[in-house]
Amino acid sequence: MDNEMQKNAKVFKALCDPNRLAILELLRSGEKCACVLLEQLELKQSGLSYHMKILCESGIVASRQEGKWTHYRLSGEGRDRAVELLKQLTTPYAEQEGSGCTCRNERIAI
Amino acid sequence: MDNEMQKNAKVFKALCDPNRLAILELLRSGEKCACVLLEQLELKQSGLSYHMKILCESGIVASRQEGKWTHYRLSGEGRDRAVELLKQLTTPYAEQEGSGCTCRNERIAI
DNA sequence: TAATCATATCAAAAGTTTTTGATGTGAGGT
DNA sequence: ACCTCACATCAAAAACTTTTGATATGATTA
Repeated sequence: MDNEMQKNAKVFKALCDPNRLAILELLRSGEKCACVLLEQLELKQSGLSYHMKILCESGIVASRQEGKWTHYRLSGEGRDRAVELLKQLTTPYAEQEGSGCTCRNERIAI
Repeated sequence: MDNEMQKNAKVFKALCDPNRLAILELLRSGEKCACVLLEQLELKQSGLSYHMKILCESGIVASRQEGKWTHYRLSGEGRDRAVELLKQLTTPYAEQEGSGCTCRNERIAI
């Protein structure tokens, strides 16, 4: 469970650095090659590589090789997982979907 | 805009520490006094205070004084803002709500 | 096959966050 | 008025993350 927290934290860690948010902002307008991102950001090549690894491991960004180049894009799946996780983490048990009051059902049964 | 990134990062910073995720998990079962949280967590009093400040400033947690005690609870508003922000940050421009293809409208006009 | 390019990895330095124990503050009880 | 309790703030230490420049890897071109 502590491990679970650690793993969950990883998804949000991807989102809590200003450079990584700037990278996401650039990717919102479509897939970009690392070299293009490098041009637009105040980062060294090795620094960009470091941040891209974190973003890809979080699942929020996906990558694709094309010869020498690596192209990065936002992952819809990754986003959906992150949104679900965020909701789960911040929604009281009582309010969760499918956990509504069951008293009516209980009365009807038997 | 760089400032905006910094501010956005703050909401997610709240979510990227395992202790803070553990606090949220405890709050999911309802409002809790600081002293109760302290009992359940491996944290010193000053450490808990430090984390609660970060959670409250992110808007995800709300607090309420009752005499000497401070009660903390999840904020539905805070959650909704965080979810919207997360979606915005990770959704390509083309896919955003209200930004669908307008070619039909353009043809109809004039 | 060697030269070059794009990106990844590494290790050390710089920067940031978290933990810790000590001390401050403000409410409530005696 | 004083004491105690709950919590906040502080400053230093410990832990962690990010940046940096150097070097490694693997694909492409000459």
